Amino acid sequence: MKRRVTRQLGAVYDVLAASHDHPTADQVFQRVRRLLPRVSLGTVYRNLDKLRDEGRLRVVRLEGGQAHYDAMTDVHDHFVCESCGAVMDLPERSPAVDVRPLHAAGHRVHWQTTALYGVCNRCAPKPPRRVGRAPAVGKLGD
Amino acid sequence: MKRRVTRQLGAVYDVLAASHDHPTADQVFQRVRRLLPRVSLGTVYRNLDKLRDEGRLRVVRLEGGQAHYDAMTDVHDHFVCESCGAVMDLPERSPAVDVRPLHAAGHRVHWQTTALYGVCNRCAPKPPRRVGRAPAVGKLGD
DNA sequence: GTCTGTGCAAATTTTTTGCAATCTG
DNA sequence: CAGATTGCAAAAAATTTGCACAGAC
Repeated sequence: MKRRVTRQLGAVYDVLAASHDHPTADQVFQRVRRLLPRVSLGTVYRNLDKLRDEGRLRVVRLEGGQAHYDAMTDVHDHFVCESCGAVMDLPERSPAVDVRPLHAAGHRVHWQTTALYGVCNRCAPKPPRRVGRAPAVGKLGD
Repeated sequence: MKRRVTRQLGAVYDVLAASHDHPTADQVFQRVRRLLPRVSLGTVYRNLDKLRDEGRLRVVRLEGGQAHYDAMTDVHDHFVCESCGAVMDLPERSPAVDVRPLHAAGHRVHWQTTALYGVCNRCAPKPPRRVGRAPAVGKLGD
């Protein structure tokens, strides 16, 4: 099972590394398509899986039906708007959990991530409803 | 839009409240079925959505393709095995994040949850691989 | 009665997979 | 060349929805 560096794999990673909005598989597909118009969605999924297995990206599952992918440049935490589904990175890491009891039980902890849920400033006036399909996404500041 | 307390809604909630293993929608469906053999999966989904909108349960999305549901008796954090996909509750809450910067930006934070990722004691000897479909699930101790 | 909620089945959406053809090392 | 990887399309998995009927208030 030797791994080869194909154009498709590189493009998937490049797109992901250049994206700061936690794209879904389909969004990655759309973006990779701009570089390689003939790629298939299946290939994007396969490469996302591969990158995950290699530890080069993280899968973040949030409410709303689809998985979101994060290039693993650094691990960060998220704020998720329960109204529009927007996902924002938190500027600082959440405090580390005490993993000694887990280690004592024989479990190995590799990383941790925290998600805060609430209503973003854009949705604040409106009552929170269900998570939508194509939410606005951006950095914390916006 | 008045809410009615139907047998199905009650059963979905009861099943959830009695489950400590973060069942998927389909698992909830199977269990509700034992009480109400004629319920449909669609109804289970509709009631899960309703309970979520009412804030009576939480949707926890983890790797592996399906959403997991938690009755909202208390919010807790999770340890997820990247090898077998098992999900365990942590006995103690992770430290709270400082939400003041978020509040200052106009966002409202309702709750937070932390997930630790690693390899559980059962999988420890084996090298971590992809998340499976029907993982073992249990309490931290097992 | 009035309407919300249900069952059923079909439709969508999201992810995975088989296979011949293609490209990397 | 060998064989891992791809594109395409079909399959599987997960979730949502339309509609006529049942059941809660």
